[in-house]
Amino acid sequence: MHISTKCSIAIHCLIFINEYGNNKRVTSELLALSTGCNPVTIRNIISALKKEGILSVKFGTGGATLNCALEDITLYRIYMAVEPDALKKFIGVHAMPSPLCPVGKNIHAVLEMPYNKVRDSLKTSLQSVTMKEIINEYHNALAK
Amino acid sequence: MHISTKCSIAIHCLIFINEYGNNKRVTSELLALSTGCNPVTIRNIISALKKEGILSVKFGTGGATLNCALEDITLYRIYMAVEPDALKKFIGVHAMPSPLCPVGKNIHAVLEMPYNKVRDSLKTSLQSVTMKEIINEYHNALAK
DNA sequence: CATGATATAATAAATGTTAATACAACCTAC
DNA sequence: GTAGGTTGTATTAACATTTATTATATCATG
Repeated sequence: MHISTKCSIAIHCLIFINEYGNNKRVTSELLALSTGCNPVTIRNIISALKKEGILSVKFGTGGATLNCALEDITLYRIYMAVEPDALKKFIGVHAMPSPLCPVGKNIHAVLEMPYNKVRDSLKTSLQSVTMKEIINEYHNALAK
Repeated sequence: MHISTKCSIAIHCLIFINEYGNNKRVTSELLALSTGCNPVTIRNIISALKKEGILSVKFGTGGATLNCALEDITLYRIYMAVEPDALKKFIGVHAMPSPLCPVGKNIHAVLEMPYNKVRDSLKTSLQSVTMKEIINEYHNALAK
């Protein structure tokens, strides 16, 4: 896996839990099979979602259940839970510009406004997508 | 450098060329000193900006000059020139979900709509920031 | 034609990410 | 209360990505 796919794996897990969590006991093993990645990776992602309050996990026996209404689970919450510094990484600043150069001395201050603008807009857009829509999309896909 | 900083290095170079390109011959060596990274890295970034039509470079003698009005150079153009698949990488999809699982079979189709929404919004926001604003910020920073 | 610059390729070094393995802590059912 | 299955982590290895380094060919100018 060469690109960061934690977010889509998290969504995959959330769909699975929401749709089949009542009948089946959804374990990390099962999710690993379904997503095609390692059980430990799954457990790390699920653990991050748990810390965010999105779901609960039964310790010994296994199985996860959602903790929120679907419309309260936004892409932003999922993303931040799973990759906390993705926004910084997305549009980062070079660390070592020369302090002797007028551009190098000021580049950090200069980039702050435009970069914050981009980050805020991205945040708003991630907040506008909820698991409710995604579950709807899933039902549409199943109906085809 | 542990995070992707090509975009801010590119902006650094563009500011430098715009402000001091008339007096000095801006070479990759000079930009390497100012940004604090390797001349070859600079040349790769400058080369990408050139392909996008943002600037021109004199081959033998060296020195770069802008090719566009400042308001026509958007963050989006810079970003796409320098990291063409950043949008895909930003919010990627896991490659190997199980085709035997109803979620795994449909996850790609399900994520298409919400992910496109996020990418489109990001694109719009990157397009709304131009080098003109950034140069203004730079002048403000100098005046302080 | 000598100098200094770009353009580009190839390799090496550093960094980050995922997988694999192992093990302790824990719950439930028998 | 014990066995079986699961979570929560830590650690190590495998792999991919990014940046730096080195080298070479090409070009413009004095």
